[in-house]
Amino acid sequence: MSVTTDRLRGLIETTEGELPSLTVELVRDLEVHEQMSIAEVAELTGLSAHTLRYYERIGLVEVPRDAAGRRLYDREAVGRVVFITRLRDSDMPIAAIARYVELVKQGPGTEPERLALLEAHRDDILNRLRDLQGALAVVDYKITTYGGSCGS
Amino acid sequence: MSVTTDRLRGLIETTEGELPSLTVELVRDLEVHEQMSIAEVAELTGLSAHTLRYYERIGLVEVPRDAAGRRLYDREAVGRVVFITRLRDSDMPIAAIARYVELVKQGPGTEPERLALLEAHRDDILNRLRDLQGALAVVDYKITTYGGSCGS
DNA sequence: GCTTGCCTTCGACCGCACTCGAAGTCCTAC
DNA sequence: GTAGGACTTCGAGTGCGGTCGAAGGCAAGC
Repeated sequence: MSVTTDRLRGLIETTEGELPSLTVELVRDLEVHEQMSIAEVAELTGLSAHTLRYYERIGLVEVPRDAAGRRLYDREAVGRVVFITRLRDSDMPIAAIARYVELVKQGPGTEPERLALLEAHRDDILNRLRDLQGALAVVDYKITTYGGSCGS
Repeated sequence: MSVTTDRLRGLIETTEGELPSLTVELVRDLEVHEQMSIAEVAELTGLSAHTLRYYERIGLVEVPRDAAGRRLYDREAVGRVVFITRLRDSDMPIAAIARYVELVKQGPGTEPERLALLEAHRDDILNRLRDLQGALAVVDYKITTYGGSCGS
């Protein structure tokens, strides 16, 4: 589905059976340099440079600049982008991600709300999984019994 | 997630272990009368009347009318709508659904393409499932180890 | 010193899937 | 016969998440 996920999936699968995969680990495994250009981060994440600028514009990441004003993603910024990508891949709305990031910015004391946000999202994912499994059953049935009207 | 799925989920779960659930069975189990008004179909599927008209407008369903020109959904139309809803719940794009419906309209001979369409969509669903499971692992990890920055 | 090419900002635009509003029609109940 | 409510068509508007283009800056290589 998403390019990012395709790129990261292998890494996840290699750690299966161990702890659930961790963005930080993924970032460590992928080649993250201390300073990355927007093109490199785009290449790394599968997002377009446009999208990366967009994420910054709406406040999801803060990205340091070089002397000439060009973006130089540091390890933290890259980690953030990868994390956001993960959440987007699971259809978390940008607004919710923005809220989460906002809470992180506000610092300690906001953990309960952050946790609540993640738990709500976790429920969304579980529902989505069930939806998809249901739909998969229908499509599979259609495929295996293929005769093919479309109201049946 | 979707209202329709919420309503139908129970029915699916009751048939677990048997054959994969079938739209036609769902339709039989839900109370489908021979003639239903748009309001009744909306109530049944969880779609809005607006959305039902929209689906018809773009050619996804043909709906009979009564003498006064009002929509009177018959069993076939209702089945079609439920099937479409299932596909939409799994994020199949309207355009692909429209293509499928088009093939059904064209009648016999189009089965191979229909099948290919369904199989492609099946692959999409499987990828989506993997994406979601990956994202779930990340979110779960975040929740269980909760300390909370967002690049980690 | 000039071309090449990636970078910058900014605002406008796009595609998807609805969603809504206006204006009018038709049946039912009073 | 008239008020109410659910229906009709049509076209326009909305929200989301990007996506793009224009106009210009800066550094490296020729």
